[in-house]
Amino acid sequence: MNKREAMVLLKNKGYKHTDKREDILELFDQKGGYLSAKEIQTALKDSYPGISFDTIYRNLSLFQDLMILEETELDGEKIYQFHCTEHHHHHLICLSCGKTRTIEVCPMQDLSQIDPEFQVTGHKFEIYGYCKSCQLKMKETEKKNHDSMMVSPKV
Amino acid sequence: MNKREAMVLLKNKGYKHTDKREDILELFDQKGGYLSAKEIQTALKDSYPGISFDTIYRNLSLFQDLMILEETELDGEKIYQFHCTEHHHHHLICLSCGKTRTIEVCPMQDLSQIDPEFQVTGHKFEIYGYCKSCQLKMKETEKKNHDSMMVSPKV
DNA sequence: ATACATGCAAACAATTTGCATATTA
DNA sequence: TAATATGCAAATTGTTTGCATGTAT
Repeated sequence: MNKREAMVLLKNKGYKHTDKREDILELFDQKGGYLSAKEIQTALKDSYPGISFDTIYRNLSLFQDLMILEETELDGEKIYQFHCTEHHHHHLICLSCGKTRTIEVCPMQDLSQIDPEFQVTGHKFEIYGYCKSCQLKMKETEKKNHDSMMVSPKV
Repeated sequence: MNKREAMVLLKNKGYKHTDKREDILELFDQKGGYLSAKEIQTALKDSYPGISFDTIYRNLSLFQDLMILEETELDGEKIYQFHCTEHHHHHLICLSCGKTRTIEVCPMQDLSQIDPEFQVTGHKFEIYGYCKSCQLKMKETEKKNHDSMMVSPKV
């Protein structure tokens, strides 16, 4: 799923076109990973200084109902990304920037007989860590802090 | 980890013995699975009618810091069970009763080279569904509803 | 014109915190 | 008695909802 497809879907289902809706979807297009309501509000507050969380939450919830977005939870916060209709898969999730990378391995394939009595209805497999670019950024920051300490040591 | 070990640990660390603390741990001993703050409050409200959520949350949080309990999240609710020090593993989680069953398979073993650039810091693998006994209970309930409908049909 | 979208304010639920009091070692 | 535990009440955070208004079709 992506912004363009989502816009078409919304139109077909009779939902109205609004700039905010489009811009929220645009964010997901640009991001290619998970976003929280808060991140969306932050990202949009230049274009829409008064944008309210209700609108964001309502749209996220609508998008989820329409299978435009899929939801997961991180640290008690709901986060969303474009729903992937094509096939079942899992994700690497960067804890710093929220970007995700799809992995095609699903552990469930190997587990058919783990416990025949247990009726499986769902599963979650997520890998957390830091993507290459965030690792580099963190190294940069570390270095900067170190350098500035050298120049003007803290009291 | 179990109640007895936990009590010793608390004592050694200088925390005081209280009946509530002991009873909370006792609950986990009996349950052998996940409990939420709400479930704990419900279970203890006979013995301690006025027990406050603060106490429960504070103790859960303490127990987690001391590695007595481990935490995960289900439907936006934090749930806890005894921490397993022995070895790394994952769980089947019954969505009805919260009981868990350990499974020894860890998908990470097979994933060492998924993305060498991604710095892995953690992962979550959980399987959700219904345990045998909850399946039976649900069937019972269904049957009961059906039977009672036969006797006195709803308007 | 009509249905849908939004903002506002208020409600909600889960969780956390400051402070005074009570309890354990 | 000295340190820790608890209850109370209030704050915080993330999220949801009712209602009046605004806007896209």
